[in-house]
Amino acid sequence: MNFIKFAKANYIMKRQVTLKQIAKELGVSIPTVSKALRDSKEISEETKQKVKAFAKLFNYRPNNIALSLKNRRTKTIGLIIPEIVHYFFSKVIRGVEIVANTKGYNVVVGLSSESFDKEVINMEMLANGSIDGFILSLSKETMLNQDYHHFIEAINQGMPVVMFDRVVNDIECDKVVIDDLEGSKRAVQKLIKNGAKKVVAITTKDYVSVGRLRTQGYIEAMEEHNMPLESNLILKLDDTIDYDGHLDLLEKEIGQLYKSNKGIDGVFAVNELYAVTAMNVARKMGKSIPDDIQIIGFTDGVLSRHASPSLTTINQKAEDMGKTAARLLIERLENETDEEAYKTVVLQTQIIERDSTIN
Amino acid sequence: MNFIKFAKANYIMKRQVTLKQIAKELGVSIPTVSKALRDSKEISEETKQKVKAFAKLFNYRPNNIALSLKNRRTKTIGLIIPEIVHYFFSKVIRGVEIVANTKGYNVVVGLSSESFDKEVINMEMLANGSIDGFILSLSKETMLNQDYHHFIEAINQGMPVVMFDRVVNDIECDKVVIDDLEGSKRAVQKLIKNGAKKVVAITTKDYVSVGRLRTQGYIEAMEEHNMPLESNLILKLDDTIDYDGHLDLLEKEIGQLYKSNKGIDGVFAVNELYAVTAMNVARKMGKSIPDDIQIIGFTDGVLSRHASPSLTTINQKAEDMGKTAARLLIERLENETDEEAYKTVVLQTQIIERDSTIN
DNA sequence: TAAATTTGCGTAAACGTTTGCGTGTTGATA
DNA sequence: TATCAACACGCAAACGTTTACGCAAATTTA
Repeated sequence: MNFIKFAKANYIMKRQVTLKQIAKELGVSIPTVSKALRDSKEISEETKQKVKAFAKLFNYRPNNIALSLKNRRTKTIGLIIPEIVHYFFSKVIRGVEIVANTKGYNVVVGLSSESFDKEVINMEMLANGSIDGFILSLSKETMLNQDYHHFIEAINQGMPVVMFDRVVNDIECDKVVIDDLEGSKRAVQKLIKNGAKKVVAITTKDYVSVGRLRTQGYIEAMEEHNMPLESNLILKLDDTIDYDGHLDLLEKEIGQLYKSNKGIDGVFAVNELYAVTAMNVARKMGKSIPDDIQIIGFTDGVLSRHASPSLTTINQKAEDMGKTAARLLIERLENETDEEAYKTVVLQTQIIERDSTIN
Repeated sequence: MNFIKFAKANYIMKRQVTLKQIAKELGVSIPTVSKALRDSKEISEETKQKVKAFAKLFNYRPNNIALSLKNRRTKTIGLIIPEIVHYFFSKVIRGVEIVANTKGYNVVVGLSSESFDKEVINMEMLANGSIDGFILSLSKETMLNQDYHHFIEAINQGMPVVMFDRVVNDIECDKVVIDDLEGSKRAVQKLIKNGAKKVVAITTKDYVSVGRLRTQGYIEAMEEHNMPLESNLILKLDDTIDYDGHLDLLEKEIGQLYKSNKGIDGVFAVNELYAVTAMNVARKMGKSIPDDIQIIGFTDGVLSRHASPSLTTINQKAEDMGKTAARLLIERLENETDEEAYKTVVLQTQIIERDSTIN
């Protein structure tokens, strides 16, 4: 068995061993090795043993790229998200990863950084055979632009796409969203039932679909309870601004809101950052939470949990979203059948009661 | 140009167009098409024009998988991290992504979820030709087990590995870390200079390398200032427990610490969660921050920034780490030359002063 | 013992590229 | 008009697999 020593020295320090190398060392053909390893009955027991032993010794693993080329599928999912340093999106990634991995898929992550161009570039980088399908959430710029050609192209090329959270209705593909309208409606209803007389909404400008829906939920709840619907009770922030990096700006905006509307005793915020900042500003103004002002925010993240007092929030079901999106995509990838019949899964939210409301 | 119509209807709705298809439609050979697109001077201007026009019309993109197979490199980086819903790690990912993308690389993310087995499985899923190199941070379980065979195997197979943050010194590869010892030392020194007389450390058990170093920094600072070094001033928490999901446990531990050590006026915590919880517990006990107790935590994340009062922290340089790791890896991938000469880059920390200390 | 079957392996083709080399046609040169 | 270079293209091989098929040799059957 001299060749083993030789080969060992030669190969273990370098590169994966291939079928070709095994075949050569064992004096058989490449297909014989392949079949032996896959336990084909075309191959004699003796040869199988020999091949398997050798393969094990040299830790043979089939080259994934070659398999991808042959099978015309990579078992890889492309995940395009607007931002990664973000509780919601990182939880989505985790959900996708978990489901993908259990089904033997890998996940390659592309960051659009809320930019249209980067979204396009990232998708182009991946759509050339590197992945089997996309899971994505639109960047803010794309929502503004309303230019969806890159999605349409991908879909036309037979690449399945699943959109989550920030979706575009006109495009035919699977989608996963939460019931933003119902969720925020229930949140505002809760504030009102808890006795709030003057409830404000801190939200984003309307081009963000989820922002619009959440604002709508606020409005409907207010109307149902015959609460006055004044436009200055709704603070629409421009969320192309990175408030996380310029907290003072956000604080100023919210401070203004409080000052120009005396007697606010309920705050509904469409995200964590707005909610926790609303709380901090209120406290700096000497208000007590939840006695003077009750606050509910969207998205149950670290901020809400670790604020003091902790924030009552609406659970955005991030991990569920990731899992559901991954399941939808993989199902479509593996079932050649039933073309069309795109699904939109709507996840129901729930309110997580903490200390920023009276319970 | 009838074929165009035909082909259009046939192809644009399905799959990427290939060299083969272009060749067939244009009545030339595959190599001719390939060379024409790459502007080879072997090909006549006329043919080039024709081919290029056709390729553009059908939006030809070279199949990445085929290229990977041919070139024996995938231009993909495997990134293995212990946890993704985590400020530090998601910032590292962002750093890696940014550098990778500008250099034409993709990033596939594997989650070990702090588990040894998942770390191994994830690496095996990727090491079969899917990626060109690894960037990784050890899972807690791996640090406990001290079983590093999967790293060694990868390296022996000629796969470059870059470790960051949680590294293992014995393994020969590039590394990126921060100066944990110096960073925590300076933090504790700051507390002392600010007048703290009784400083405690809230840290992890010693098997986490960074935890050990940060504890050491505390000890050295205390010794240098001739402060009493009592073992009950150091709270070593078992961080295999998910305190983030069981905040009450953490609060209880820290509450105990305060109660059994009257007069604590300085807290050094090795992570954000410990720091912000230490602050919340103190406030619940009626202490005022920073007047009664000053607090400094490691890792500058969302929690620190949005806590009230905001937390003074040590910047862990997450994004820099990711960028540096990516640069080291890509450099090694692209420079066949100078084998060996593994580098360890040590990033310097800085203290970010906020409102949990007297400034 | 000849024919028919089974066994065990190899050949060829395919996935989509790129690249070195060979070759027929053109035009220029002697 | 014969010779040669330049031109423009095709062929073959390679990356690492898998699979249908072909074909000898060994074994069974008549």
